[in-house]
Amino acid sequence: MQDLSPQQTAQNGIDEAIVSAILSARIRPGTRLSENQLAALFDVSRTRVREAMMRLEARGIVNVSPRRGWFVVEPSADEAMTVYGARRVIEAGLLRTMDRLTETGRTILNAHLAEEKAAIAAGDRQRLTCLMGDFHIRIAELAGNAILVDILRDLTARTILISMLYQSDFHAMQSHLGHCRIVAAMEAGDFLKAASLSVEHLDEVETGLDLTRRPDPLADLRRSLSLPPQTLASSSKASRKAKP
Amino acid sequence: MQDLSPQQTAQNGIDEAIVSAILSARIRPGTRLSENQLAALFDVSRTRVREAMMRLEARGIVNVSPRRGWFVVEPSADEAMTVYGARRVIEAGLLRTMDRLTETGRTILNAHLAEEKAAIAAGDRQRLTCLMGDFHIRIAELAGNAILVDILRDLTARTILISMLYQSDFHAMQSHLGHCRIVAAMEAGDFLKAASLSVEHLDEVETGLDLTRRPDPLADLRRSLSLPPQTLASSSKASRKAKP
DNA sequence: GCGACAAATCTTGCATACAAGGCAAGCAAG
DNA sequence: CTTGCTTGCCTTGTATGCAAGATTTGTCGC
Repeated sequence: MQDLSPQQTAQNGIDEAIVSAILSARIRPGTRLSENQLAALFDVSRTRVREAMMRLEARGIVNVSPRRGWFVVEPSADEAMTVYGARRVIEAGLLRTMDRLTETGRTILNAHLAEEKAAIAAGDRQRLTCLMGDFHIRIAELAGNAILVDILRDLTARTILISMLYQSDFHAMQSHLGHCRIVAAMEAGDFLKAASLSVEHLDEVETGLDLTRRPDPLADLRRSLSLPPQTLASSSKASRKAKP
Repeated sequence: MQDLSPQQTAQNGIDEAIVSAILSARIRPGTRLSENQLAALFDVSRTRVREAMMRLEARGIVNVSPRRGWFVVEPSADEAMTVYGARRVIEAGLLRTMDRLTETGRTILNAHLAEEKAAIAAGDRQRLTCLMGDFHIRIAELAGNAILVDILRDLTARTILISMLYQSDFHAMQSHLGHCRIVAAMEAGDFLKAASLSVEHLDEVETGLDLTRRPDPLADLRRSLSLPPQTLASSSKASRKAKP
């Protein structure tokens, strides 16, 4: 099954290290990924870092500004909507093709929901972000289509970046309840309902975004000339590097 | 719209040249893609060829056998089924989200169907292969989701490679009629029907494959010697050396 | 004739070196 | 104090060189 997955075939772990870091919300969108620094971190030459970047670029995870550097993508509002649209299509389509939930599948999903609940109780936001994305990947894994799993993994990565940009409040409990409802429908064997619940769930999350908020500090600066209600401006300072 | 498309962002045209060649069935699965030869062809150094290969690898178009070379993927029977499964999910899901067909959309689709018909009449098999794949991409373009367009483009490339491996007969007219039915349903505004027709259509094509056929390792040689294609009877003796 | 071994040749893997361009700090002039 | 320029550092872009492995071919021994 994993042979179908081109990403897993990648020799070095640089790709997956970065994707995994995004999936667990450990890297912010727009983060600069210096070839030299990564080369030093992974103890390889720039060549291999560059190759990893090329692969990630093709996956829509990073992009390059010529002679300036590699950056984790900062999806625009339009792109964000496109990502959610793609996820709605794929996830609903996926659920509609499923017709039964195996016993192990039930176990996996319930274990996942339990983990979500535990993370909520613990208030571990980073872990929660990771779990919230993983839920949808779990479902794709149950469907057994490795290609769709890979696609959804990358879309989930982008989704997490989008949340970091546009999600002011993290309605964790709301999402968790959405997941619970989907699992309930699946356990009841009503996959059509699960599909429409999934669409509703994604709609809900998308609606919860503040897509008017501009990610780039340039527009932010322009706006602050006229009106100053930008409180998260400190986040742009966080990306400045401290050199000794 | 094309800004959302990471593939189009790729600087050099090597990637798209190869994908385009696959989409028009000009390269067979398993074709060796020598770094040196490509570098000479495009008049660049191996470095840039290698970068293009890395991107294509991430897209599931080529794979590398260490120290042996780069090859256009030869999807296994399992992978073939996975690809068709993914396409069913995405295309049906896509059609189900559409609710109306614009006038220009109608024009585009009908123009496409006319092109298909013309190619059938002309017996231009290569062009036909290209058009057959393009049809599904056109629909995705109408839906307006650039991410799904890119995904479907790559899946279509793999589909074409699959056809070249496993499709003994090219039921062009059958596929064309399938497309016509889908468009008819769309024009009638019945997108649910279009979705199920799309699933049926893909099922039909998948069923038309001979997935028991093992890829013929001598296919290239056979073709360049203008020998008849492999038959089931000759496949068992395929390992015997050709006698002068 | 036939099989095995060995060397030659081709392939990618990877690192390094250098070139070109962007950015920022510093400096000079108004 | 501001503005414009210049210089220098730091980034990626690209090529090239060498190493390691796989395949093929040629040769030797039987």
